[in-house]
Amino acid sequence: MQGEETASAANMSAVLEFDSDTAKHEQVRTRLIEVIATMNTGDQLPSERELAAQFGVSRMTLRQAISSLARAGYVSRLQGAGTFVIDRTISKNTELTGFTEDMAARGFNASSRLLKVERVAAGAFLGHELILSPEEMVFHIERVRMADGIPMCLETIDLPADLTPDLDQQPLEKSLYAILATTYGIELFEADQIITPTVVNQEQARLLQVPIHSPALIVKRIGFDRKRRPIEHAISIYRGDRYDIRLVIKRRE
Amino acid sequence: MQGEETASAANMSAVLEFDSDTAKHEQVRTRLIEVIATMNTGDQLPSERELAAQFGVSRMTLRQAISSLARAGYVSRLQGAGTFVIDRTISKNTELTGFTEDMAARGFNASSRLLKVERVAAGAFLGHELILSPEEMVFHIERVRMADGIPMCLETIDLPADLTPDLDQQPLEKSLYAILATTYGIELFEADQIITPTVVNQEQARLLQVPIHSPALIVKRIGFDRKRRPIEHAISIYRGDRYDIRLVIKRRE
DNA sequence: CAGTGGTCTAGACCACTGT
DNA sequence: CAGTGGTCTAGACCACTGA
Repeated sequence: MQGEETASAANMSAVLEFDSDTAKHEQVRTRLIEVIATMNTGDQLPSERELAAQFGVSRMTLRQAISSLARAGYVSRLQGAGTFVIDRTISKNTELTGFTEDMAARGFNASSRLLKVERVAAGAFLGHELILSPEEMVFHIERVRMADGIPMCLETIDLPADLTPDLDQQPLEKSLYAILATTYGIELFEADQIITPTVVNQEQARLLQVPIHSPALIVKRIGFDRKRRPIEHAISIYRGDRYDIRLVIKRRE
Repeated sequence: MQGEETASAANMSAVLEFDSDTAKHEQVRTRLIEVIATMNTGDQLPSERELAAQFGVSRMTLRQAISSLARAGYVSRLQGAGTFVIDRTISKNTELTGFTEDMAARGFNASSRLLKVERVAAGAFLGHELILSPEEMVFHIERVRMADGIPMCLETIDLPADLTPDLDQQPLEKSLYAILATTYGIELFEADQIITPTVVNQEQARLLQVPIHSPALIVKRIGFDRKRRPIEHAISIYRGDRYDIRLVIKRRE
């Protein structure tokens, strides 16, 4: 029953040719985002039953798409009333994004300055964090990350070397996540983050081009793949005057 | 088809008497958390089909419960392999919790010292944040929040006065969220948060009992109800040496 | 009251994992 | 290959909102 297509004539804008490679609910989701983009905050979406009919999917499938949009903060559902478009000024930081995507979402152009790449033994601390023996090798990367050419954060990343052979040969001025995905087939699935405040020391002040002892955020992140194997250990220091962390948090989704 | 009960004899521990007030998938979720609590990190759960049979629900309903647990970080699902228990050491900060719950999760006993409560006009800034006219009244609350008696954060909260008459007569040393829920029937559904770093000034240093210019986190929060009407505007300053923010973020759930 | 989202079912096929 | 989670359907009733 899954590969069916409604071969009906084109009605309105909502006709969907389903690509059998991608889940229907995902294609519906993508289409809905386009629709929402043309609407205003507070506008009501057509009812679930109506949308399901328009897209030619069952209501359950349509609901999967809308549920995803509700979690991501695109729309809000209210039983008995309807589904409404939400103000999207707050960035959706519950989803895992790299610096590059993150900056793109804020309208900046991301770039990097590579300070150091080396292949070294993990040592006790990193070995523990990445679940390696201390003798195993890791790639150690230090970068300054910039938005429209302005230094935004200092990044120190360590990755198990056996997962990413020749990583030091890669263009590390670009998005590391993109390199991991395309070159090594490694996809980050989730990450644990710990956010603490600090003040920058002299070296950090110089690299970030801010006064010494300026407030900054330390974001420590351990990234995992789908099987929750540790992929990366990263410590980023964000300048506090030009960067904040925005979250939408919900009461039990 | 909804109110049915399997009146079969008790088999194993998983028999469920369904309370018709609560959604089945929620009751299943609750029961599953109890089961998971007795298991170890990495243990595999029974298959979805098996669990559905045990609980006497359809597989879709069972999946709703497990999906919720996966989002909340209790379990991880891997197609083709199974569903596995996840290490729960990282606190689940994607869910909206008050300071009281937050501290309880970390094993501390929360308390407050009330510094000020007053009923004042909202003014231009708060009027804008809470969508009120500047003349409308708000309750303005300032508290020091403590964990096991140690000052952890300074809290400044403003709420529209018409939603919470006589709020200044309430025991504000206790959980505000609890008062809102029980006394006024107001439930926070979601909140937008912005996190920035800072250093404490002299007054803040005194109240938090830390050295002047110590690093701290400013958390600005606007809380909304289910209809996304603003309920509270809060600015909290957390000391950086004893408090951090932990997040689990995922790639598109 | 009509219309909305919320829940639930039974059964089916697909995609993936590990042996 | 068997077994797992992932997707999908068609139809039903419930709970809630707003006029």
